[in-house]
Amino acid sequence: MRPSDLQLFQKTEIFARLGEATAERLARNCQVKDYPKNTMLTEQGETAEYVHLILNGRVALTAECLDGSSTIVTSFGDGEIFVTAAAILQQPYLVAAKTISPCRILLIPVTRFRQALQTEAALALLMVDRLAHHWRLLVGHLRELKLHTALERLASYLVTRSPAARGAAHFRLTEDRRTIAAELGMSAECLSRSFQQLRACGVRVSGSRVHILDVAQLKKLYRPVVPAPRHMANPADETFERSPESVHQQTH
Amino acid sequence: MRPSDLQLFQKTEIFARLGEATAERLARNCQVKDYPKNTMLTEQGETAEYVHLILNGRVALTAECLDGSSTIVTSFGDGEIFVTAAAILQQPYLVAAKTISPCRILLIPVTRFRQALQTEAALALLMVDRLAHHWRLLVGHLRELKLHTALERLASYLVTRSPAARGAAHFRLTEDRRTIAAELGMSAECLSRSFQQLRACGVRVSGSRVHILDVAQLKKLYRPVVPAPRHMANPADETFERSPESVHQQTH
DNA sequence: TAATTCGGTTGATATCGGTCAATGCCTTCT
DNA sequence: AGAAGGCATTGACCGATATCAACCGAATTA
Repeated sequence: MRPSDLQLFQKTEIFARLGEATAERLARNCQVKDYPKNTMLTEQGETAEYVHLILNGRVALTAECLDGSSTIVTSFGDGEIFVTAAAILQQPYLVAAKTISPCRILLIPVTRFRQALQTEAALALLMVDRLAHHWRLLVGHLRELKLHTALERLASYLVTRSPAARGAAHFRLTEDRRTIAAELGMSAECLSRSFQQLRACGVRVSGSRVHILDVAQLKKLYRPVVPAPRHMANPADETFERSPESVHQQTH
Repeated sequence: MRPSDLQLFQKTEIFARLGEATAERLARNCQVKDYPKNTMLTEQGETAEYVHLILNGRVALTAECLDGSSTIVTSFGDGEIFVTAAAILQQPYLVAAKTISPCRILLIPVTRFRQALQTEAALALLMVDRLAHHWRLLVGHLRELKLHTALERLASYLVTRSPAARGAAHFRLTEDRRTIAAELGMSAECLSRSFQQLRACGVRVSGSRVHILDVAQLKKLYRPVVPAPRHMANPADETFERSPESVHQQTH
């Protein structure tokens, strides 16, 4: 672990929420490895050996079929940990992990991770938070896939990547077409055609460069879900009363 | 909370893992409600008010679109808790929850749940476990949807519901066609046609009764993913060393 | 410079699955 | 029993997207 790695590590949410001492101990002596783009990090069906913390780069979780076809289930970027579910449950990976950019990754041995989960309340709470986020990520993907057309999914993708929320925006795509297509659940050809269709909505692409004339217009196309119209006040604020005998608890 | 409710509650995983005292305190004075089939429990965009524990029945999380179309993202059955992610993150629901059978549900106020999460390590660990499971559930759904045809998804659905893993099997479907179709991400018509196609594979359906001549044959059709061919031994069993100063940790 | 390769685009065609409408079947109500 | 409503099925049709093949342009190599 080089000084630059430590610096990256310290910027992560995991570090901030665990506190320096615990985070340091979790990462102590861990391997840090560089991987070129398109490297398989783990294979479907393998047992989890490490929890991966992305110091730098982007990793996709890919599902594969017996017939060779594969698709991207979701992807993670800087500062994120994966595939924690398999590590937590000690079950074989449901999906493979593949780098979709050059990556630098911190490898935390599963046994250590699982042990820390038991003893460090902060880590358990952090994982609850992360897993809740990851859950919502997948819920979002499922909704997109089931409810929106390829064109709409691309529009959504561009909007989320756009630096500006309204008006004009220009930015660069970080992934190649095939990867974007796989993430959005369509073929590369369909992606290309969708880009063409979006020209009518003021979207210009050339290579990795994207220029959007009006982000708000794109959003309209995308038909986003209803954004929290009504909010009910919390009626019963019954709290959880902690009692002394809760320390010795019988399990089952 | 009636005696029969307590009995149901005591059979749940949450009760077993929390221990009697903590579980009892979490559920104390909570409302328990009956809902008929097809009741909306929560709406998309609302702020979480209760964590729902299903004592009995089945609940689907449905995503809706501005144009009125909707689909089932996933569903939960007896003993499961939802929609914990929104409660944990204190963010509006991404999906709505609807009963797809008559349900009896225990309602735990969010504030109490969140408080217990902080103070009860067992609950945090339980949630980590549950969320990890739920994550894998969604990963499975995404894989199905992206990689398999409607016919294959139905085959998979039948196989998972079949009491026998090989040979002949007969059982009953617990949900109506429209619900099954929504869960599998297809129209009711497509589901009906898929059932017809499966006759060629030795599947007979009549109302809710299903008779499968050979479950193994259905599995072949479904082209399941590679089932953990290689298993690597855990090389580094570096453990997490707990040190005394880890108690006072600085958060950010 | 020519050849090659690779990623991306474009076109033609096929297929899967959705929609709409009609029908059938089962249940319930009168 | 007859009528009515709800759910499932079936058929006709269509649209979205995949697939296959050809082509293009930029970068790389001979």
